[in-house]
Amino acid sequence: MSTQIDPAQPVFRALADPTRRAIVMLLAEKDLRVGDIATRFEMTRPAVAKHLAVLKSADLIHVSQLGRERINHLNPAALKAATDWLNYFDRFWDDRLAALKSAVETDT
Amino acid sequence: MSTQIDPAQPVFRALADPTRRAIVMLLAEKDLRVGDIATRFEMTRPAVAKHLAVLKSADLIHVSQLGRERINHLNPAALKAATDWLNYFDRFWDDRLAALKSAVETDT
DNA sequence: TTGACATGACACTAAACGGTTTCCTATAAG
DNA sequence: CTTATAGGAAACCGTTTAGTGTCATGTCAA
Repeated sequence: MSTQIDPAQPVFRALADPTRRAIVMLLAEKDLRVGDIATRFEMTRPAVAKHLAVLKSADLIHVSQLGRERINHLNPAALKAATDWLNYFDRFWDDRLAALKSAVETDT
Repeated sequence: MSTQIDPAQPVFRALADPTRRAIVMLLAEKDLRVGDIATRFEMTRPAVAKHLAVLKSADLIHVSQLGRERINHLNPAALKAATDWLNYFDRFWDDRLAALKSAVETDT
């Protein structure tokens, strides 16, 4: 209970914020610097930098330094932890519908 | 900017908390009352009730009242909003199509 | 060298979050 | 009727979060 070793936790935590999901979308199309991202949002650069830090801690983005510039690029593989967790419920999709159906039938 | 119309937002927000994901797991196997869930966590019942409220607001669980009992059952279909969002990145997964694309664009 | 630019690093604030305690209502059971 | 059970609701609290402004630093260009 106390020690939580869920690989999906940092990813879900990072994706919980709409701004961070938008950043992920942006980086999917093009590698960007912090300043580039900041201009696309009504938000200061430090605010964006904090969001990037959260995404980095979830390994969702990697950074490569080029002189004074730091290029952020998406690491889509890190999304797998979240998709794996969600895929677990695929089997309940049909199963639960079947259970509901039989419950309704036995109820009558 | 002000109006947020992302169907995945409430779902991702609900799944960001490890306790709530654990509750979703529990409800996938069995319908449970608030008290039943509370006994499985080191947490008071009102705390669990709050988590359930968040899950409800994301339409992840439905409630049916039976006398004084309120049965919570999972609505796996609501997870689709999150999976849909994540599936968008499938095309970025193994190879860097984005890099190729941007290379082609800058070439022109 | 001087200046502009890109960014990191703080310190700070308001609001949200996760949790508790307490109390109230409604239903089931003895 | 009385009591135990199930749960809703509100008030409260410490911590985290998302944002701001400010400043220091390193690098590119003139």
